[in-house]
Amino acid sequence: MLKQESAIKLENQLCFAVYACSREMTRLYRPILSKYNLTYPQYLVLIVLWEKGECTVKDLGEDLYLDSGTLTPLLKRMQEAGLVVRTRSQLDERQVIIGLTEQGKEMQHKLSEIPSMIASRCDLQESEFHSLLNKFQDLLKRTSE
Amino acid sequence: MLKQESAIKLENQLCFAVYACSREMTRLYRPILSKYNLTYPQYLVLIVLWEKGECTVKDLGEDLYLDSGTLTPLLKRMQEAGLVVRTRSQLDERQVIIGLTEQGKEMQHKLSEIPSMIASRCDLQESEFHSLLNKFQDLLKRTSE
DNA sequence: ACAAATTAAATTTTACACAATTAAATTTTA
DNA sequence: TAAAATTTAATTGTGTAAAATTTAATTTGT
Repeated sequence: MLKQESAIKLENQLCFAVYACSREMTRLYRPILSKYNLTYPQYLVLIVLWEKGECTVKDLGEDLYLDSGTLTPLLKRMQEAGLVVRTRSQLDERQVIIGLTEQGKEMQHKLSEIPSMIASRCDLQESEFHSLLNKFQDLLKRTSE
Repeated sequence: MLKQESAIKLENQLCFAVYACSREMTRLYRPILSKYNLTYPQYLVLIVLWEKGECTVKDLGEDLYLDSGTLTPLLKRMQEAGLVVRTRSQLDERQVIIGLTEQGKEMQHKLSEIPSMIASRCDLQESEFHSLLNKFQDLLKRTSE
């Protein structure tokens, strides 16, 4: 392991870099997403739903590492905006199924320009992309057990 | 640049990984910091102040990538907890100088065990640490111009 | 079958995070 | 040097985050 003092600096720098990176990333998305009245977490919900069709609040929470205290009000706002529908499951009435409206589905190709806009903004090549993604996914695995 | 479809997936995965990583990181700190009644951003404020002695709200904001809307209430809470003092500069009364109390200074060695606890929790070796840090700092530079 | 345990979502509370606005003080410039 | 521009914090409003509690429904063990 590292010596005590250099460990303190390095470790703080690493955790801070991740923290600041995350906020800079969402700051990058904000002006683009605000044209569609979306926030970054709401955009992530759409991405999951485009992939899965529909799922429960719990499923969404597991995919996005978010709990119901965050998701419930967020999903209600998305319902008010006409993007999703929230219906209680017939089979298990504790579950709330989140599905896309037509408008929510249409967003998929309206928003298809976004990834390339962000990628060019970061000036990342394919190889760097993969390398970064591996690093982050590895760290994510380590930190979330 | 990447083909449109694979770009969408990759890019979403990268941004999502950054976002989830950041929350998992602070989740790692939370149980440790809560023993000292600190949050992760408050801990970062202490780290900056231990290094700098004292500085303005603006300085803190530049170091931490946070604005006054976040820092003002956060610093007021830290003042109430007896960790910092907020005094308006005599030279330029627009500026508020943030300094450490004795209690705030004492926290430095009380909290010195934290970095190694986190490092071992992530199971990172020194070389990995440096590699990760480089990647993230590079990405941070790209995204924040 | 039915009480106990578990599960799922909602609610409540506290604390960031940030855009936009406001207010006050300092600098610049005509 | 006085008006205009800039700078610095504070305030306001909206939207996450997440722990803790509550409520309701399902599952399990006897």
